[in-house]
Amino acid sequence: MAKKLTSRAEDYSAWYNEIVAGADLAEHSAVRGCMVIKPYGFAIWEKMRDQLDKMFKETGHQNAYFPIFVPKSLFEAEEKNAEGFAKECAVVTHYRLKTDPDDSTKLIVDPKAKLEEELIVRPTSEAIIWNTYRGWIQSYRDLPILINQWANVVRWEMRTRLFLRTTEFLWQEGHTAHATKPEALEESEKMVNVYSEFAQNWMAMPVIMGSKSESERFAGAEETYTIEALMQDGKALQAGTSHFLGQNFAKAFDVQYTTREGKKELVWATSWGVSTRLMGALIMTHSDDLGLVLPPRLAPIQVVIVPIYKGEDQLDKIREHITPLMESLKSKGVSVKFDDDDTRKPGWKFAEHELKGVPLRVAVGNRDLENGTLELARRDLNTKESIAFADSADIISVRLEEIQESLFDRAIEFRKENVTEVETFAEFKDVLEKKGGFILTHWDGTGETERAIKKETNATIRCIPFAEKPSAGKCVYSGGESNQRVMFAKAY
RNA sequence: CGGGGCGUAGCGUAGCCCGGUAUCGCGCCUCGUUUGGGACGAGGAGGUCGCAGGUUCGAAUCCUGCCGCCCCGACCA
Repeated sequence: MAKKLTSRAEDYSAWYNEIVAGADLAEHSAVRGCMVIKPYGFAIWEKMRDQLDKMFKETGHQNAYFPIFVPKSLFEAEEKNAEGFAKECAVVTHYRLKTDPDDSTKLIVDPKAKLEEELIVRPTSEAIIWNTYRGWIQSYRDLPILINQWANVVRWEMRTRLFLRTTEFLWQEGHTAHATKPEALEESEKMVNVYSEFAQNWMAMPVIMGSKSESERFAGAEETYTIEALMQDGKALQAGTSHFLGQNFAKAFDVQYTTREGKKELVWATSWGVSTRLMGALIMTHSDDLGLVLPPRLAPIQVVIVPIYKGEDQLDKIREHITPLMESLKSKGVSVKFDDDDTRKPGWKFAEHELKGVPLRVAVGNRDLENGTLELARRDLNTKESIAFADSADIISVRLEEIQESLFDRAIEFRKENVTEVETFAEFKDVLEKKGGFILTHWDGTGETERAIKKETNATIRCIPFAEKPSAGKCVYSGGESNQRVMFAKAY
């Protein structure tokens, strides 16, 4: 029988780690807090990246690339942003090593090679980008600037977890410059909608869109929009953010443009990003105790065909038999793998592809050749059916669509069950402790209340949901006036 | 940075208290039999016991120092 993963109920974080390792997504590296993303994990990230990239281009953005290093003087220019990230910055102070005079097998930092100005390894790129934009923008004719970059960033975290929080991670960061405030606001709203659409349609992951409270806002932003997802253990995961930066960076970097009327105005900015953290979100949204479960739209392999045979002759016969099916699937855009590895047995392959989350598995053996059938197994439901070979290409593409939808439906059903409205703080604590999930409740809008609740319960305001209708009520903690419910949860 | 734990073959481990040159499982290699849910048998390879000192005839084991990793907390996407 299959080697068992630790179950989610038994130890959720052990389960998560075992999936990441078992499905061959990533592993720890020799560098503390930094991971190696393995080919299968990277293939999933590439699928996400390609789709997001397409969506960014469709909304008018272009890719560019800015340096990984930010001179300290630039970094500190926008004060709030600098302060917000200061505690987690890696800093380059020297540019040369030399042989250790006391031990010729060792290298030491050459004290003569001290940089006059330290370089910050970017935790985010606003500073270097806005310093560059100053040179690009003179006139209203130069606006808007709609740029995205795919890059790595470094945030020196105290504790790390594969994909969810690593010292170095991959992401995209959009940085746009606009002539007017409404235009910049519209951009930041547009991009959080792009994220939401991507999460729901591609990752099959329901998200709640909303604004961040002041304390949870991006350092240097006037407004932060977020998509928040609910993981199977009842914790929230911030999956993407889009910031309206006002004129803060334009002020800090003196980026002005001349209007049609010949007046000088400061430029309005946005930035927005999603990271390899989405991999963690994907894992924790759909996977089960047998392993990874992938939505077909992001699965590197959508269908795996496992031949069951004795001897080369039978394998050849099966290969010949399924070739037209493979071709037909490929022509429909389905990615299919014929797993003819002779060094593994079918049972081993079944378990392996389950662990790796391949959405559909076809098994084909002598029996099927005789009967004109195939065995089709669905990873999301862990069910098997026997289908007619003649219809198999059509059935397979239908099943892939069904899986994509049913994963989303299942996730949204789970979320529905785990959003609770509460009126009192006793209830708040009770739900948080016994049930978890998202809690919708009234809040007086003050940072003090927010901090007090966090201190007592560990829960934070994940967002003020866009979809939440205004409603008069009393703050769950202070009893103060509130005109809208906000969403609390314990978060990753 | 506080509090706890751990470093022994690619991975997971036993041995450590009570010193005598390292156990078991998985994986790997070869051959054969197998192949519809992680096959079986036989044979085989693989180890500076985290690093550096010390004690001792002799150290994975005892002592000292150092390094690294994991877990729990504070920080965070």
